[in-house]
This record gives sequence, C-alpha cells and structure tokens, in this order.
Amino acid sequence: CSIDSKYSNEDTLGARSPGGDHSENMQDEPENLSNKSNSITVPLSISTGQRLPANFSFGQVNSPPSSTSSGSLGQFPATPVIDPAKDPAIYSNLLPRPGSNDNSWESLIEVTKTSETSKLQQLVDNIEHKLSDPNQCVICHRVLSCKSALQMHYRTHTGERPFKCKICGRAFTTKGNLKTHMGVHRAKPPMRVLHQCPVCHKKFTNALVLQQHIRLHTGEPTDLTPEQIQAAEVKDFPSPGGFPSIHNSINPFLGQGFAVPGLSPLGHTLSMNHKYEKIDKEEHESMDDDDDDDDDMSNSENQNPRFTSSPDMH
DNA sequence: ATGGGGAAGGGGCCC
DNA sequence: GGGGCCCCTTCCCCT
Repeated sequence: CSIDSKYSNEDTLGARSPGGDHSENMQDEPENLSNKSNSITVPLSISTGQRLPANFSFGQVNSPPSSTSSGSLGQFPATPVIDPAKDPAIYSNLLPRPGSNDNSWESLIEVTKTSETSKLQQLVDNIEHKLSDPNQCVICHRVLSCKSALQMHYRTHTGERPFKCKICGRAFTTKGNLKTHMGVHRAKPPMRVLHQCPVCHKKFTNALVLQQHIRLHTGEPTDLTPEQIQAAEVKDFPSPGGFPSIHNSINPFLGQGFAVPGLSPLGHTLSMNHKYEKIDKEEHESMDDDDDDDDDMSNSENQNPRFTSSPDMH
C-alpha cells in the first residue's frame, strides 16, 4: 500500500461528531469509518483531478484547505528567535539527504490537520450503493491496491494537499512527494561558502549561525537553541579541499563570517561571499514568487532581519 | 532535454 | 497470517 497518512487527517476519519467542534481540536486519531455523518449539505470545491458529480456534496465541510496547523513534525521552540524555514542557510542543512534517515527535514514541512479526504471517505461510506470492490473509487471507479491507497487516491479528487513545505508554501498530496520537493531547496545553495568554527572546526553555511555556535563555546547567551545550531551544522560536506585554508591563516574569523568588531559579519574578505549572497537573494526572490506564502515569508524575514542571508547591509 | 510534480505500486515493518 | 502504515521507487505528464 502507498499512502502517507500518519500525519494527515485521514486519521481523523469520522472521529468528530456531526456538527461538533472540529476546527482546533483535530488530533490524530485512528480512523473510524463507522461513525456516520448524516448531514451532507455543503458542497466541496474540487480543485484538481476528476470531478465529482454535480449533485455530489459533502457534510460540514467548512474548514478550508488552508486551515493548517503544525503537527508533531512541525514543532518549533515555543519562543523561536528565528524560523529555520525562512533562512536558506539553516534549512539547507535540514533538508533530506539522499540515503539519509535523518528526519530533521520534517521540521520544514507542515501537515494539515483537517481532511477533506476523510470527509469524502465518510460520505462514501454513506452511499447506499456499495461498490463490489471496497478499494474502488466511487468517483472514477478505479480500483486501488488497498484502503489506504484509496484514501490517498481520494485526495486527487478533493484536491487536498496535507503536506506543506514551510519554505515555499507549496503543498503536496503525499509526504514522499514533499520530500522529493525538498530537494529543490537543497540543490540551490550547494556551493555556499562554509564558515568554520575556529575552536571545534565545525562548519556552518551561515556566518550568523556560526556566531551563535561560538557563543556556545564562550558561554555567552545565544539567540538560537543548541539544537537549532546543531541542526545547521554541515556534517556531510566534503573535506575542506575546496575551501582554501588561507582564510584561517590570515584571520580565523575573516572569511568565516565571524563578527569581528569594526568589520561586517562577513568581513568583506571573499568575493565568493558576494557571489553566494546573490544566490541567496535569488533564492529568496524565487520563494517570494509563491503567492501562497508571500506574507509568511516576508513577515518572517522582517521579524528576523538579523538572520537574512545578506548580513552586511549596514 | 531536463527538472519538477502528481500519482500509484511495491515492499518492509508493526500490531 | 492479515491488514494498515510508512517509505521508496517508478512512471507519466508538464514546462
């Protein structure tokens, strides 16, 4: 079977009493298809794929697809200083790596807690006419391999996209597709200059994160949690062959983005830095192209101006 | 031609 | 042993 259902809300199939509060308290629960809804009144807009019959309608479909909330995968500290999803230098290290089982990329996704699919399934259960095959789609009559696959298939009819990328706001029907999508964010800043800690030599793509990391050594308070700093660490980058050690020989902080008093955070030592700043800028611009998350992205950047990728603006 | 996304199947794991 | 969940892979389509 194929369906990415654990964090979506087919888990909540029929879990809500008809007419009851199902807006904020939606939680992951085992689907209960035996709970029948008797009120089928409000049509559901179908956005993609096969269309429902004209007289096809749903019950209590009031929660818009945009009604999302961060599930267990999208949890951030209660008082985040930054949103890692907004800073390419940080999220690039959270993105899924080929062959890696690291799930840190899941902090960059958002999974809807409401499910039109579940309501569709609920309605299907109410249809008097039962199809011969329990895994057959009542809309297009396609037979799926199993029930969970059928549930996923219904998403193609409802247009439900429970898996949302926090970076660009794009939503997907399956977690796997979202994971694949995360690769496009990872691919953009591959050649970013690394900033290395002069103490422990750990590497970071973001100079400001390195600053926070160094504060861990010095015992100074940090704006990021140790977990966030650790998450931003570059762990699997090739060894420093491509990064001349001359920077270290001159000044361990120059070229690594360390904030030397009187200098800009990046030290203005590397033309490469400017080149990669351009990459960062382009990436931000491309992300802003998405209408869905314009507000989120811009707001977030405004909220965290110190963690933009162009730190030497002053 | 290439990259990205949509959709579905296959297989492993767990209950 | 069977069913469900999850991840990975594959195929197809679009740009």
